[in-house]
Amino acid sequence: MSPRTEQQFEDIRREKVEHIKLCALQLFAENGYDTTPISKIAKVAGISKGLIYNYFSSKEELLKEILISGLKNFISFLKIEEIDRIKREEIIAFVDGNLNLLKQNTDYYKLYFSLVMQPKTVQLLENEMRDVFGQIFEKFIHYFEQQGEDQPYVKARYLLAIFDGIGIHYIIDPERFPLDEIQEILITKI
Amino acid sequence: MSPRTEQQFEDIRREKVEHIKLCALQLFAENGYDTTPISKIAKVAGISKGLIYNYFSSKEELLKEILISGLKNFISFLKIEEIDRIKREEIIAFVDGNLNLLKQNTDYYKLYFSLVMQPKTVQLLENEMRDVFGQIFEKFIHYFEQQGEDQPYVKARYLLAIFDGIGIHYIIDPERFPLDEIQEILITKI
Amino acid sequence: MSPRTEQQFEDIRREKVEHIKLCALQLFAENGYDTTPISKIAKVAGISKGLIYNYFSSKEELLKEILISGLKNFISFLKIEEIDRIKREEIIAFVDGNLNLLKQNTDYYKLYFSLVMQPKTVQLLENEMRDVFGQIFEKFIHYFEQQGEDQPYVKARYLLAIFDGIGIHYIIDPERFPLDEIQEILITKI
Amino acid sequence: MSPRTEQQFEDIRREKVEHIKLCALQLFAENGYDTTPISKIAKVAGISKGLIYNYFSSKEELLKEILISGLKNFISFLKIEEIDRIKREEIIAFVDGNLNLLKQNTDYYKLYFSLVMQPKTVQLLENEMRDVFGQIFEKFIHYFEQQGEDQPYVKARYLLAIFDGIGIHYIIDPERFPLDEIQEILITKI
DNA sequence: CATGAATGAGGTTTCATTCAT
DNA sequence: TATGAATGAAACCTCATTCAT
Repeated sequence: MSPRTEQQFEDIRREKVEHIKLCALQLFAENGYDTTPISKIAKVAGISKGLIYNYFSSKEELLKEILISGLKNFISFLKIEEIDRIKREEIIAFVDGNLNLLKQNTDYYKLYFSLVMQPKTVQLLENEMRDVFGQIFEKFIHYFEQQGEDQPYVKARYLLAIFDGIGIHYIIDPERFPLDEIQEILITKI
Repeated sequence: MSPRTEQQFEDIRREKVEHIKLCALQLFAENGYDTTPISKIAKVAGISKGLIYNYFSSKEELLKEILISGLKNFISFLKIEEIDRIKREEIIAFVDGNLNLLKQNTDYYKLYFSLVMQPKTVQLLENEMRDVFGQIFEKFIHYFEQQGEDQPYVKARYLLAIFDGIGIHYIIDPERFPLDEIQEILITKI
Repeated sequence: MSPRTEQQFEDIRREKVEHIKLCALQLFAENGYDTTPISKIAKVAGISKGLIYNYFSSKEELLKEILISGLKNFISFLKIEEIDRIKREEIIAFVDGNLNLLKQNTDYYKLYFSLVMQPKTVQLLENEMRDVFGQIFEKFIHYFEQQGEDQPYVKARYLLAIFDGIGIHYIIDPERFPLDEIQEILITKI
Repeated sequence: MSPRTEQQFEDIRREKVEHIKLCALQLFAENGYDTTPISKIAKVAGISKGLIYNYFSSKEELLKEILISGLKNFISFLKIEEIDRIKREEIIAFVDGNLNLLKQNTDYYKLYFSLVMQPKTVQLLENEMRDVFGQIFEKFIHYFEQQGEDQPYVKARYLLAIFDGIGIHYIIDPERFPLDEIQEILITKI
């Protein structure tokens, strides 16, 4: 048996990291971060408690990595960087994307919303969140300016608030919340 | 120096209960329920840990009472029971009331939003919440029906979602969130 | 049963603190700081693990308090503050005191010697130790200056080193180490 | 490109063993045995954790080998076996050697002193230490007997204690401790 | 009614050691 | 020979809750 190559080790690491993050995300979303012990994550992931600490220096670090991954996914999925001419179609695509993401990544949003109110989380992600939401926010403002709205700042804030309102309500009651219909209304209004 | 009457005792008791609840609410809102120890509540309230257990059978019970008080306050402040003719003015009054409450009771909303995603909380308040929001929801539906909207259910859902979106964003950044301007927009739309 | 008075609480605290410190000192001295678990201290002290954390914020804090108590005891027993004229009798009294203390407080010295080499300990007690040993050291220098020695600094360093050498050897083998005879030799030389 | 001879393998092995021991010694001396994880030794040595266990059956075994090597070095450097006529020059050479060794092997002494108080260490090295120090001790006694001292046993004990006192103080503060001057004083006294 | 000492279950984290590759 | 993933025991520490006073 020849020793494993560096590549093999890296593969193992990456897979395990993803697996742990996924299990943890589900549990955090379902039961809350503080009320989910590491031991439970380990059990669900089918590994030992100790191994988690091979990959994440602490429970908080694990949380942070999950949240940051979610943000990155958000950015790449919505192609936020690429929206530069801020046309109507792009905004609509963004709205669509946002709500589609909500359907696909319910767990992430659940975690996100349950933590976003706590100062600890905000500190944890301060820079990352400022970056992402700052960008989106500016694009919305520009869009409303272009549209000739009189209070572009207010409108942008309002629209972002509506997104989160929809997000929360969908997450609380995904079965019955009429996401598709509301999506249409929202797009119509824009 | 006559011994206190039963009424006086009752008053003292009620005052103390309210005091504890208020302190606990602030701490829960600021640091989260799970990360706020009873000992800290006791310290802030200026009493001993043990005494809290004279008034509340457990930490969870304390949380529950806080949440229910908040709901009751919500109900009475918005006079939900009395809205029966569901006229436009009443809906507007409701919207105004709701956002005013948000400004006054920021702590409560902070706690509420940080917990509302967790199944434990939902269980805790299942009945109470169904009552309150069920009522509001029905009234909204009726209102939109009256207005001749084609999807009153969807619209009602949407409006409630918007409320919570505004709530969350105001709570996260109360200094800069343009609550008053958005309030106007919202009323205009209705 | 009337509630306990503040005085009673304070008495309990002081007693428990002393009891825990004593038990911990013995165990630390016997088995080393790092290899003595809190659980063992609790067992020996006849209390629960948790209670130790009522009185000491961490294991390291407990260690620190033990070491500082030892230093304070050292200071008061040897009346270091009062030695100001630095006469021969006083130095002799100091030597005697020092070695007597060694006999009585073997555990403390054991702990002290086993930790004094580790940077962590030095950091923990930096200020306290500088104070105490700085004073002693200066008095020794003055004494040797008075005696007309040509290298008072070197002599003072040497004497302190000898103390510690004797200390260590006595501690390692208290049964057979001829402390009394060496004490006499030391005094004769001074 | 001929395959390595057994001798070459042996050399490689010995070199690696020495390398690991050296790294471990430095870390143990700096941070303490118990607070130095194997993983850190591996990292500093530039090898994997697992490989350490190819050369040493356990962490304790590694410690033991380090300590025994130190003792052997001590013996061979001071040529303890060869001191048989116990003349004054030999004792002086021993004193000189001892203090020179201290300057060169500070790390070893640091480790040695930090562990020598703990029963575990004493057990680990019981036989070896008895041999070495027993021999030295006897020679000192003989020397003092030869010199006509009235308490040769006490004097020998005293001298050994002084060595260790000097050692400790030098280790704690190698920059300022006047080792050379004290060396002279010591030799003068003998 | 009021206190805080006391408990004990359970949480996070560390790390010596093993082992598949 | 060499790697580091993986384990599991055991460490430190927290805190809701109880209870004697």
